[in-house]
Amino acid sequence: MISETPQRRTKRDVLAEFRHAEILAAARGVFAEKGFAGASVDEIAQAAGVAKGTIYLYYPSKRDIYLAALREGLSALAAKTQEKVWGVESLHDKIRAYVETKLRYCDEHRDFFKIYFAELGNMVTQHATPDSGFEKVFLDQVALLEDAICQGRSLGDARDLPARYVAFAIANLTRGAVTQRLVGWTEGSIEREVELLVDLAWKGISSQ
Amino acid sequence: MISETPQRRTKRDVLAEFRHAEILAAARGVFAEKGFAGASVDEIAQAAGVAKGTIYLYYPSKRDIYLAALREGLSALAAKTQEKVWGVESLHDKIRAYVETKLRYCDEHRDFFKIYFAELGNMVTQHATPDSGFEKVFLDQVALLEDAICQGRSLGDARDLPARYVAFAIANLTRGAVTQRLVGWTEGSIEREVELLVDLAWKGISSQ
DNA sequence: TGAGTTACTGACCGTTCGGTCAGTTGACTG
DNA sequence: CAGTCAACTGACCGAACGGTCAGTAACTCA
Repeated sequence: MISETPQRRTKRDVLAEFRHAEILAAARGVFAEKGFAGASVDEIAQAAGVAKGTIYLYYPSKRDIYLAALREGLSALAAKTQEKVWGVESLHDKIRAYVETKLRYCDEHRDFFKIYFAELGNMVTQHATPDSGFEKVFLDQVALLEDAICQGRSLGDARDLPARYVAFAIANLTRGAVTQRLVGWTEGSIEREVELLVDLAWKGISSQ
Repeated sequence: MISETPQRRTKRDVLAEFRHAEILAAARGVFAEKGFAGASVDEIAQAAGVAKGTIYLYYPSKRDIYLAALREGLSALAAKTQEKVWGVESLHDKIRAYVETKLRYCDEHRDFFKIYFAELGNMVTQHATPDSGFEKVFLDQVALLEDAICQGRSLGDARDLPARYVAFAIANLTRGAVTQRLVGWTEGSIEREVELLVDLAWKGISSQ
């Protein structure tokens, strides 16, 4: 503890940050294409334009790269979703905001979503990469909807169904739609898809 | 072609069939717990109570065991679903049959479903175990619903939404519900869950 | 009983791959 | 220009694992 902690980021910090981002971007691409098991660190290094050793200067293990990629995208998505959902008033708009945010984000971050959904699928077998706080983020998203529904119900917008259950239903509907897009089973515009999904969900839950 | 082909199964056939089944059952358990990549052939052999070499007397590769387990469960599930859906008349009943069959089957064949859903998730990254005919089976299930909806619509039961799209929605709703059960996020009875799901879907699509 | 046959075994092989570290590069300093 | 040091490299290591096959056990039948 000799000198003051520097206020400005040093050149070193900038470089480190750059490398972290660079490696993460490369990793996302490789993981999205081959899955966690199928991807090799050599491949990621090559994609990032560095030697394998360099990778390990910035991340302690392959798994950590994976988790970092997952977490980064996940928190961005969660933040954006929350912002959009909280930014509107009615339950109907909140549901639309939820669905639309996911679908748009999926279009812009296909690689991340591929990793995300593959991991969601594997949660069933290996009990979700332990400790990643992964399930929590997912459940938080559902809770977001759940709150909106409770609120909407108290205003007489929604009929009396278990809120958590309905929230899951909407989340599942959305997840399915996004998956279909990733696999290429959907071709229509996002706008139309949002319209259809929200309409369906709304008919299902509104108090007529 | 000297002798007549024997009508009765030889002792040998019985043994082979027994071993196949035994290995497949063991493999299902291991794959369900660890996923394809995480499972080792040694482990499967141990679970089946045979040596590793024996495994290769009955299946040519690890991947083939996996596919066999997948296919077996898949065709049984598809057959059962079709039977139930075709066994009732109205669209409402057909939807209930679809949902109920999946949920019940999931309860009775958890290991299979874990593999199945993990694979569904990985379809997004590795383009579905090539050639497994995997996507086809899934899409056939959706087509089952699609047909029912078209039919129901012509009878005035359902409002005018793209049938394929609605079919996907119901499939997604169901898949989500099953996943939740597998992960342990649902505790209610199957009956109640079927009720809720069908009700929701029905409200969403019926022509009031 | 023993010769022949079939089912099974598990040590072994080759490869892949995550992770390491001794060595190289090149920027900066005095 | 010599010396220092942090960033980077890639050959290397060891473990894990899919798959093989020479050898053994067990069963059949004369």
